[in-house]
Amino acid sequence: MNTEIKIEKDKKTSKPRGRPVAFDQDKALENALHVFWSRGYEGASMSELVEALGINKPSIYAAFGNKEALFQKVLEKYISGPAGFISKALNEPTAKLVAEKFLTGAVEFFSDESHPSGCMVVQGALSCGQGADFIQSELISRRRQLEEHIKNRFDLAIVKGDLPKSANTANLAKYLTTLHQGLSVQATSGASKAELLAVIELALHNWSTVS
Amino acid sequence: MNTEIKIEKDKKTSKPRGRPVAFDQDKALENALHVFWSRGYEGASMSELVEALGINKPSIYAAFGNKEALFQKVLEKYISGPAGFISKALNEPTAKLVAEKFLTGAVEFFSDESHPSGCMVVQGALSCGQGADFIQSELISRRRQLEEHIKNRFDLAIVKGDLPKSANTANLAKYLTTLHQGLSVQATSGASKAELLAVIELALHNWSTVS
DNA sequence: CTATTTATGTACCGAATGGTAAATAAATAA
DNA sequence: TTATTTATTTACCATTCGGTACATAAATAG
Repeated sequence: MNTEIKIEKDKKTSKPRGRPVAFDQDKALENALHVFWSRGYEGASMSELVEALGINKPSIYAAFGNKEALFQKVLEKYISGPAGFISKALNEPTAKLVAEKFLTGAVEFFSDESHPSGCMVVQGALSCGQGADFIQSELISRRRQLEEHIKNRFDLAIVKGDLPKSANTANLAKYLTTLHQGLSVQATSGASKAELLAVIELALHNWSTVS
Repeated sequence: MNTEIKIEKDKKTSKPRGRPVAFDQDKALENALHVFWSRGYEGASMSELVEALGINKPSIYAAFGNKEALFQKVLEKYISGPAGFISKALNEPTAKLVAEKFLTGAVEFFSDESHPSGCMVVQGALSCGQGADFIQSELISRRRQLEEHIKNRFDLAIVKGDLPKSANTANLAKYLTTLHQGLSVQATSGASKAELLAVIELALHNWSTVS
């Protein structure tokens, strides 16, 4: 009833009431990220997550809700964290530099051995059982969002004059995300960084031809 | 003990001994293909398969072994059947035509609504739980095989003279399969045929630039 | 101190998973 | 006919799945 009032009250003043949480939530999310990233949503079992987080199951549920909610939180952490190179790429001054940075950044990222290979948004639930439909849609939507962001950036490039007015920005964006997704598959299939770099060199070679 | 001798005996002569199989094995595999293709290896449950095949579970196990063996048989059927357009593409007379046919064939195939979208070899087990490691490796190996086939075809093109000796055939092959895999992801994410065609038009536009 | 609140650990839940034992049905062989 | 062989059906198995009830531990409030 009056929980809202209580929450208002202890902004920073009073210490929380009951037994304190005994683990670092952010660290826990990072560990969960590693599991979901390498195994996908369905491939990651709760028991595996329990082991990786070092927390008992009821504490996970108390802190994050359920498996689906945990995945969503991990997903946001992934996008704003490890996958943050994408935003940086979009801030490059010209369309050509955006494309270059986006693809080279992806290659660097996908083949970085300090974390699971490939893109979590691609591998998370490409195909899945009935129970994961919602997560699948969510990931599809995230991929679309990225495509939209790139298209918007290219629309801006037309305004700024570093992309011809005749350029089809939607097609260019889809071209880049298609490569991005293909690179992710290649990376998780064992392709080396050098191989992936060669691929995007071919793909970028014709940027002037194409736009 | 002497089963081998028996098998030798009834090549075509005597009718099989016991109760006859009551279902069309090939039709069953085709139904199983549909399930695995749309749900992936782990996403497809045995109960779903039982329903789709219209056969009771023990009969499936008697006929095909287990879930893994069934998937393998389905996979071979997929590669030699629906995915047969790839072999045809490789038989085109020039490297450029091979590339064109390979990509346009993939787009046609991935967006054909008479069967599940995308490529089963890509979506089958991109990420998975511990139990599907073997299938995952199998699919990775199949993707590599395709890449190898394309490379070999391009090596031949160098000999035949329709590809310059300076061309890096391995890189070209990886470029094409990366696009192929990206197109598969896009198709299962709802991209239209027209959109995919626009993507490969961009990708092919620079073939002369690149090879 | 006691009362209250919140988090933890143990032990468990029903449902779904892949897989099978055992009885029965349908064919051929003799 | 009877014996043998193979396939089908029903009913079940152990394990794992995601998720939780419940008792207890650790903090603050009074």
